[in-house]
Amino acid sequence: MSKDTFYLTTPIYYVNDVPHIGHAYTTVAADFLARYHRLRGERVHFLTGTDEHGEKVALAAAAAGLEPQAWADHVVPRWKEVWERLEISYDDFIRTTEERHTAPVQKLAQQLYDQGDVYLGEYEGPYCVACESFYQPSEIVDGLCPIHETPVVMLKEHNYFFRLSAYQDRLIELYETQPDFVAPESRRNEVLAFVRAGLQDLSMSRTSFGWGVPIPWDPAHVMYVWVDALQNYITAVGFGSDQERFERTWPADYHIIGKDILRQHAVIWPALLMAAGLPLPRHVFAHGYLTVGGKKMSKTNLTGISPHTLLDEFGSDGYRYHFLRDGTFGQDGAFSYEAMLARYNADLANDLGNLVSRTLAMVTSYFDGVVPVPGEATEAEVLLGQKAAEAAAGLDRGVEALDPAGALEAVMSLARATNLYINEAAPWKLAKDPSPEARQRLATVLYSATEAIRQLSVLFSPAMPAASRRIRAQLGLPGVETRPLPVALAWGDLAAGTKVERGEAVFPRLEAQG
RNA sequence: GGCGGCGUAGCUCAGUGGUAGAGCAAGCGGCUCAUAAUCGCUGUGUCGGCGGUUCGAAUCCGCCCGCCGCUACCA
Repeated sequence: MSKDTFYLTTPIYYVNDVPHIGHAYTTVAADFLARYHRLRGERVHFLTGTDEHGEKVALAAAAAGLEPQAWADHVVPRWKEVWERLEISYDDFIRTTEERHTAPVQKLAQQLYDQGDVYLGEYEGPYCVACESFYQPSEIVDGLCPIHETPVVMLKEHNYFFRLSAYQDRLIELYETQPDFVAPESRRNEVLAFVRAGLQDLSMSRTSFGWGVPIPWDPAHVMYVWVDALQNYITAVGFGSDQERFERTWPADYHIIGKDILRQHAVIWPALLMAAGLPLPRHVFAHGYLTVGGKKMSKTNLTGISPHTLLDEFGSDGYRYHFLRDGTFGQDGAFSYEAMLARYNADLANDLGNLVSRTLAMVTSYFDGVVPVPGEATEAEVLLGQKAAEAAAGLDRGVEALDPAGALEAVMSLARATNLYINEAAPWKLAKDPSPEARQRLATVLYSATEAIRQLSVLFSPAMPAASRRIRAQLGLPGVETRPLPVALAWGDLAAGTKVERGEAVFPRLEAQG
């Protein structure tokens, strides 16, 4: 069996925290890509999940008076709940405490140990007793812990090390021969500079706490959480358990990540795979941070905004549209409520929602709610059809370039073109003209406008699945287009005689709530 | 300190050698089917500063100013 599946992943999220809009940003973007590829008729596997090992989870659990596993069980539903509200269409949700993950992880570790890629070494560094953790020498200020401002001690710990340094040349070769392995380009440059500066071996086990995957040949050690976590991308698709499934899915086409975890994905992960003798992912794409007031969003800055708050006001579509449409995916982008509200009203309520509303109002009052049989197309209809084709091409290009904003701008331009088409054809004037010619023309205009809306419902379905369903319901169409993209967009596919049902506004205008 | 990036209309940004662009916001006009909506028109910019290369630079080079990222295990 060879690879036949488009496979993309989000990071697995660390369960010491509940989701904020930064996590949701990554996940929404990945979902947009997954839905687009499904719409193209591709077999898609979209993976997300949770990372549940490590010291911080143990600490968070202890603070809550729970065992780590119980804590994780308690937090995971908080994540799934947000993904459900956001219409995240993941095909699988992996938790790193699952047997299907830990068993293959141990097996691979044993393989690396047996073949000499792992050795027992000694780690020495500044250690804060109060924190119970090691620091980097650069983090220590005047010999004091940066958090407790108390003296640190030099402590030694025996750890197992992964021979990361041995893969330095092969990693550099990877970045050079496959320039888009890491994207955007600025991130690739960072990674390349980092690796060229020289790699140290990676300490991959801990003995100071016990919440992790045990090292199989020395159970006093647990695995460093990143070495465990990264492997979710292969264990979730059958590595070590279902070889046929693994081969048809792996390697991943895209790992979508935030820029904070670039090194793990662009350096450690490919090195581990090289050691394991497995194929490498095709692309690692690191997007930027959302910033609030010019600062990285975080709980400590009190800038961590709950997705629920925004979902209550904007719904899944308003939420998804804003984060996909505003900003450049690879760069940091400023989040602001005002910008989100402005975008919602300008694009979704005014341009798109009102287009549906005005068109169906006319079909309802002029043709009793039945899509009329169109007459001969004029130049205006030909032009509108061209605009639809351009929107589809723009969507393709935007996805290909990992530029959701460009993709959605292209699609929205069809809504604007349709509004313009209606204004120029002025069906409300035609309706007042009793001649058969005018009636025929009116039918053509309203058919064409309705067909354009049908196309918009398809083109917007990856970004705004719920809105797409609402629009299609009003058009009297099935909620989901099941035919693949080129076919579904044949101009004139909408059947005359279809009964439309003008309903509630698809996107009601919103007033600022502060 | 080293390496890298950014600084373009009020706002968010696109634009890598050839007369400065989009969307939003603002002003004016049209239309009335529609969610005070839609459509058209309008302006605006020393393209961070200084110097250089070039017939010609926002776009290439140098210096300066400002902001940011990376400089290893913090999942």
